[in-house]
Amino acid sequence: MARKKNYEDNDVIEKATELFWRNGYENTSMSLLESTMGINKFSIYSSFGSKQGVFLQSLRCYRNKLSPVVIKLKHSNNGRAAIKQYFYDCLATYTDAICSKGCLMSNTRTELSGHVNGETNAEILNEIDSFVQYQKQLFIDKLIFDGEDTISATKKANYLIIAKQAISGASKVHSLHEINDFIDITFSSI
Amino acid sequence: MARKKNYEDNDVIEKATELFWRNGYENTSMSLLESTMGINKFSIYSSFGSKQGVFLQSLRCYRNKLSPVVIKLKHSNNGRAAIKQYFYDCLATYTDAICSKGCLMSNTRTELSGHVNGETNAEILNEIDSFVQYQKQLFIDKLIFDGEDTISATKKANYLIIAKQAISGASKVHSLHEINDFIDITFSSI
DNA sequence: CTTATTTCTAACCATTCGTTTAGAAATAAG
DNA sequence: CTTATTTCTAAACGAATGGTTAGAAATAAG
Repeated sequence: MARKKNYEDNDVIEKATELFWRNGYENTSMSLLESTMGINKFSIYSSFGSKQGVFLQSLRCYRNKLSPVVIKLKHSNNGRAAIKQYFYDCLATYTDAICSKGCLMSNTRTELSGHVNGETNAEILNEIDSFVQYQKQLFIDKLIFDGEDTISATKKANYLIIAKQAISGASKVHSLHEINDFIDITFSSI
Repeated sequence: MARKKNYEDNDVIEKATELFWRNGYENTSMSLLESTMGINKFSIYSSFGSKQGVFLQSLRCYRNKLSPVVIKLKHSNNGRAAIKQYFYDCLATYTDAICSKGCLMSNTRTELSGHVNGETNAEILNEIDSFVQYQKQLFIDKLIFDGEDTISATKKANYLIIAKQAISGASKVHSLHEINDFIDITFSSI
């Protein structure tokens, strides 16, 4: 018995995700969110509570975008080769027509870690950490699948987690040629 | 024929450097600079012109802090081993009593690249790029010293530049144990 | 001591930030 | 049509941002 919303939460979060991805968390203002999402502040706050609320939804939207690539890795029938392909698949998602935006989760982790207001952003960082941990376990499984023992698989997974984060950062600064050099040598050593 | 300043530029820049290093560029406000540098805004602006001016001086201060480690690499009598030692030396500078701050230049590059106001920060990014380029050439020289040919030395230098940036980022998020795994495997492949 | 010049303090500037709110517009239920 | 409820517009909130400025305090030169 009231007026109806004239927008879908999923639609506007999709646009917010793209914006956060391109600009980062702090550098995305509520006014910019207003114009990009196409709804005004009242609607944003009544639907998502706060800027952080919008961002948390955007993080989930980003995980959905990524999930086909993750599932492809999970269901693959080889180890190292599948992980290397996963690196290339992720790199492809980082880059759009205009420029490379890196990985939203890696970007956010480097942006927010080290900020003093740790309590405020704890929920965001937990969400990201859980994905990183999931990814690491996937790497371990695949390396064990390739015949590695648990100890060396874990050590190599630590290496790969950091290498993958490096690709996100490097994609925004270095040429594709340099990044391909990086991926090549990364997988020549494990 | 006038009053004398009661502070040394070098002294206050030293404090500003520490602050920028810990907090990042955007997250360091002029008020915070005031209290940390121990002089007020008027003095800051009359000595350094702008917030960006303070930061540029801080970048040079940071390069000075780093220079013994760089010189040690430059004058070393071996190749790969010296680069690996350089990685450990740099990692040591990233960490103080409280926490790991990463590399000020890497931090700044990831913070400012991707921001739309590219023109404003161009001077800062140029300063950083020049150091990265210098570092890359040093890596190439050391690899050639170790008997590598120019082409493969360049490819491996691309790899090392990205790996070193990764260490800066990882030092703020990952455990020392994970980072040691990363450095170990990084140098096992080149 | 007087004067010219510089550094200091402290208040102030416009702008932007994330967030809130009063009231108009819309709509389903009675 | 009336009424209760929700969504909308648009203005405003206090706090914080980078940057400026008027005038007092200090000091070297004459």
